[in-house]
Amino acid sequence: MFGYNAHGKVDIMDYNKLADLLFSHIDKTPADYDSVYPKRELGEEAKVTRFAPSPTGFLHIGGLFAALISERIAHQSGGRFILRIEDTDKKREVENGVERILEGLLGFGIKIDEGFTDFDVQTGDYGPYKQSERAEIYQCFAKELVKKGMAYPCFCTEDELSAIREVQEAEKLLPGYWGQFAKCRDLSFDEIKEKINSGLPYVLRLKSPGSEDRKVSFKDGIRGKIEMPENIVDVVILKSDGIPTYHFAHVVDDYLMGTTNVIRGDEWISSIPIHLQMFYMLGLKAPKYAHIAPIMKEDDGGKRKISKRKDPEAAVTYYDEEGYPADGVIEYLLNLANYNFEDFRKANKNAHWSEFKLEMNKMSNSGALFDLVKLNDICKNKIASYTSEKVYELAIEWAEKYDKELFTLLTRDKDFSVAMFGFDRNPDKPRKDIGKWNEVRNAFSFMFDELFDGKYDEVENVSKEDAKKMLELYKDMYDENADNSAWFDTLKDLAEKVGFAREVKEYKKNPEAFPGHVGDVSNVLRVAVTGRTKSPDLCSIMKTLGKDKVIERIDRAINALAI
RNA sequence: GGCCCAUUGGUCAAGCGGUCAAGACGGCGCCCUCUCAAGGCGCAAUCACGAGUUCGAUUCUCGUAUGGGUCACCA
Repeated sequence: MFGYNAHGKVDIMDYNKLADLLFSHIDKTPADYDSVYPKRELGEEAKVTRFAPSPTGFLHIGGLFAALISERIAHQSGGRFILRIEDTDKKREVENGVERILEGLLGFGIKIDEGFTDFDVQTGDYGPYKQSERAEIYQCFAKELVKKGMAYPCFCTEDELSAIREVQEAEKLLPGYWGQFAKCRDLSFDEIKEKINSGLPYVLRLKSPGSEDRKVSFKDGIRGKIEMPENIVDVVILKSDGIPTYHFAHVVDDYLMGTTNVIRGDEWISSIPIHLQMFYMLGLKAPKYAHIAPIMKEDDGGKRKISKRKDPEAAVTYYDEEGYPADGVIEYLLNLANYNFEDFRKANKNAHWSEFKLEMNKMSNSGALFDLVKLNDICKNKIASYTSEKVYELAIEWAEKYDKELFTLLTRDKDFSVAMFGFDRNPDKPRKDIGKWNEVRNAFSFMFDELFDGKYDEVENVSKEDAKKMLELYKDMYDENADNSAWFDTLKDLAEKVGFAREVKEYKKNPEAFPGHVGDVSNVLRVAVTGRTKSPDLCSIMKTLGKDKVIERIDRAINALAI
């Protein structure tokens, strides 16, 4: 019985025998899996996408970006979004790796339909969704390749491999295991059997039918048509531990799981010829690809990919710790993905981001610098769009995790805190001073005696004596029930009493006639109550604080001024 | 180095042969205003370079430069 090698020539090697030698424990064929994992019944437009990270640490902002794009593409088309775990490299694997990825994704509101949908939960009919649990599936496909003479065991050692590399470097040849360098390609059955029997470790390599002077071309969903030389390297498909490399796992999994669109980082673009070749050799249809540009970071005036090691903001946990609202981060990312997201946001002030129609061909194909300033702006607007109650809920949720003291203060009196978050929160032009929850403490420190340090900003144009006089007078005029305009009228009266202008305009017309104006007077009161010259609407602050507290603060300020 | 990809203001970017080259963030200024934050109005700031093609190039072609990615039993 003879087999055929990749070149179609009759070979003395019996590939079936080799396949059985290598994979005696595998009795299934790829066809068997076709019935285990039948074709999905989804609409024609429905896209099946996946996010396939390896559990090597925290979720990267670039990973979140890729996951978001994939999730959008799936869900906007009525398709499915899968989370698959690529844990084929046990050396790099990290404890709780899967949990950390899930935490990140779920925390940002990414909805997963299939695969790891929640902690310790795998859902879906195409599992397992963890590659380490799929070993025999890959081996089955690998066996098939061996049967067809398209894959072979390679016993080369690391030293031999690096020797090859040295020669190739010296002669400026394409590096890799190919052509005349692929020593193990032509091993006879007996040689292989002998090596295996003597316990030599080996990997399984693809017998690449590629030719250097042929091109493959494919259409990338983001970049358009790309043409590259065919792969000629006999890449490793199964490592010596029987676990597949990324390339092979990708091909097998995405075929079996019915992935229609592979969306991943553009670092994969150069592996496309390998992947396409594998699909071809296995007789499978390749999915559509889209490669997204990495998120970059400014570095010494240059750009570089944002890095897990160097940049704290690379980790998705950073945004949680800082207290950026999750929706703000997602909207920033969406903004980076499609320039017209901001038009959508302008036109639909309160719509959820999932209502935005993301378009693949609007994605930029060069990496964008991550802009924390812009993120902050988006988050400010996001928070400004929330009701006081929602701000309260989100703020305490954050504080509970990262600022226990603030948490107890905020939850001590919910109505008080909600009222506080309501300062200037009128729907037409809400206050926009908080971009992330860790700014709450400072923004509202004057609302809590525990945070109020009793330091006073200086008020320009007003002497200590005048200030003291104003405060003393004000104590008698203060009506805690006055509405905003009555409250302000009182201040005008006070201004008049101490010889200050009732109106700012009046003062501006004739600055010599007055030592200052109502604005200065109100600032004296503001500093007495809050310690600062800058604050949200003072009237609201005073009302929320309550008369006793306000009087207490005024007395305290008078004492401070007396010193 | 080979192979891919990219290059419009400080940043994100629109643009698809003829535009005073959008918009957003940031910056600056003015207005509004009890202080801020907002809001309104305005200003400054961009087509990497060199050849072509064309009546006309930011747009098309080719080079150059610069930047990025990739060349593992890592993904």
